[in-house]
Amino acid sequence: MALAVERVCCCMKAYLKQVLIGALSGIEHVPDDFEPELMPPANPEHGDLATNCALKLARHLRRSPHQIAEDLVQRLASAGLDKDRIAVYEVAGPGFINFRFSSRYWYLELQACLDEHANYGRTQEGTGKRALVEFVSANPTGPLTVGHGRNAVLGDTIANLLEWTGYDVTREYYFNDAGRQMRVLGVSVRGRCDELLADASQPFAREPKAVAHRQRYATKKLVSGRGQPVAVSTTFPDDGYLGSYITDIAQALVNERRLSLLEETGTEVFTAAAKLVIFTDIKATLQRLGIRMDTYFNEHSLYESGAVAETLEALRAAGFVYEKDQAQWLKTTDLGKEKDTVLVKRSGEPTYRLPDIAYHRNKCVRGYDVIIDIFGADHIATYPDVLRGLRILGYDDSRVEVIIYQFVTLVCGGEEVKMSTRKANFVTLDELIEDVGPDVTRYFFLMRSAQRHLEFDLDLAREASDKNPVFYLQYAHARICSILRKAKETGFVFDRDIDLTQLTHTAELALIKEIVQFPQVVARIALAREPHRLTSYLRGVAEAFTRFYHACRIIGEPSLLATARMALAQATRVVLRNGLSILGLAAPTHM
RNA sequence: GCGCCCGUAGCUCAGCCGGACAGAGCGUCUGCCUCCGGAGCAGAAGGUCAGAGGUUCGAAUCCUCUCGGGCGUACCA
Repeated sequence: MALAVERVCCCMKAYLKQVLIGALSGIEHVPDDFEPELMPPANPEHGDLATNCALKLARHLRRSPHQIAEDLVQRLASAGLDKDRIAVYEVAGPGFINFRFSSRYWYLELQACLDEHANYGRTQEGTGKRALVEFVSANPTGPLTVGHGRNAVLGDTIANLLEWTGYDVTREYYFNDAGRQMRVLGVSVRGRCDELLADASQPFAREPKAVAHRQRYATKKLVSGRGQPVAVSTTFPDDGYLGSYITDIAQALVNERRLSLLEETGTEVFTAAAKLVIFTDIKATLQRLGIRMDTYFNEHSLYESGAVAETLEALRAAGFVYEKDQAQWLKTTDLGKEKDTVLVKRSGEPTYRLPDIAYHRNKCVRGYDVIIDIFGADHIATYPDVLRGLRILGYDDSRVEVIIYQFVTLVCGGEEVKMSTRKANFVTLDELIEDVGPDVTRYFFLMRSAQRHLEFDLDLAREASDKNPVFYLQYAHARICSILRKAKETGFVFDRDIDLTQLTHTAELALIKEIVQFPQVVARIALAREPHRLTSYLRGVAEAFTRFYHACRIIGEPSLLATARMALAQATRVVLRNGLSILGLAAPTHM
């Protein structure tokens, strides 16, 4: 059935294209590679599809566009167009040829929507292909921030879109739980533990060890992200994490381990405790947004498997690695970069670029047809190195697509809130979800193009009212459900057979035309990886439905008409529900 | 300095592969509740598409330059 729908959807363009090619073949001086373009006119009064052939050919044929268009129309007329598909065609404006579909075509499309319901909008583009979407990928050094939220929602929705176009999709989270940041995290926890252990109000405060610790204990002042001075233990790192979650982790550790913590000479205990707590927290936050990862990929495994070393050697074998100042450099200047890039530091420790290349090599080896990375704008300069690395290693880097999204500005009461994990001046994603709910959170992150800065207006998001666009969509869905309930309650009897040709009202036709776009819209948006367009489209569907709702009653109309209208409402519900599900939003039956 | 992203209505933003008179939401103004959910509907006002050149039959869209904002430009991640 999916194939049948696909055929109906695309056949109109294909059909007209083929007819046009036929007509053009009889005209002299048409370039061999000329392809007729067909597009929906901006103004619906102009018809359903239009071609600009005549305008494009004017130069080649040295005739006016209007003349060419008239000629073409003549040829179409003598060739004879399928009346079941095309009702009207004519020359208009500067030389466009406009086509209007027959109503039969629209009813067929509508019927396809009803037949397919939960699968309506699925297409075959990616069938048999595998896609990997890597997103979030935040290291477990703190709770997810609002910035991570945009990444998470974008990645998950793009994954949904790929699934709707047939791909087998893997959602992957890449993380690093070793390295400097994690050490700093561990030492931060340790510093907070020292502070808590020195607290005279702790239950063990009178024990000799505690007293001795208290006597040794000293504080220093650091400055928080809000510019406030904070007193911390002298053992707390100067660039440590000041967030209150660190103290929470420390408190839990102190409750469990008490004074035995003082015997800990290393930081492993602290780091491990922090990692466990933070990762559990991150997963819970993603869960609240309906996001479930298929795989978590630990950077460390690339060291254990030897992949990092192998990658370095492979790059070296390709002649792109050299040593300078006791460091290993990648000759990126040979591939269009102004500087070479350090792969292994003088200390012998790789920079993050080497494992990144090894990781992407791993992705290529795993055999995905499409590899998508979702990165914040701060990574803009780093991914080209990864692509260069892959190219050197002989992999097809065109399979890798990097989606860069711009940062989120959180606006609250007209005031901008800057975010930084390190400085404890952030609004966590969890707090945001708590505040406005998961649906609003997802929708707001998705409503703007990824390449633009996103101003997240908390005041607007908090309003569960008409101002808030997410409710408009959900409301339309709930209302359709309500009509059906009402019909049942009042015992309204629908006909057994649905006669869609009953639908002739302007508002009905406008709604039909809107909803049957859905499969193409999803396919196009998936291909462009631009989920924000789906929010605009669904808004249009909800608007068209609301107009229909106000112009055309269902219950109480003659049975044949009421049945057809109810079917139209159901078709609208199908598109809203499927669209909302791609966006990861609930489709409530009541509100 | 160099690289990438952005500049469209008072505000926040859509605008497909270059097409016909530049769209939506919010805000403002005017109407509309005997009626399947008013979280709504109908309508109005509001534009030098940052600016200047160029390509084209045709430019918000493509190219060049200028101005303005953001992010990068590490032997940090």
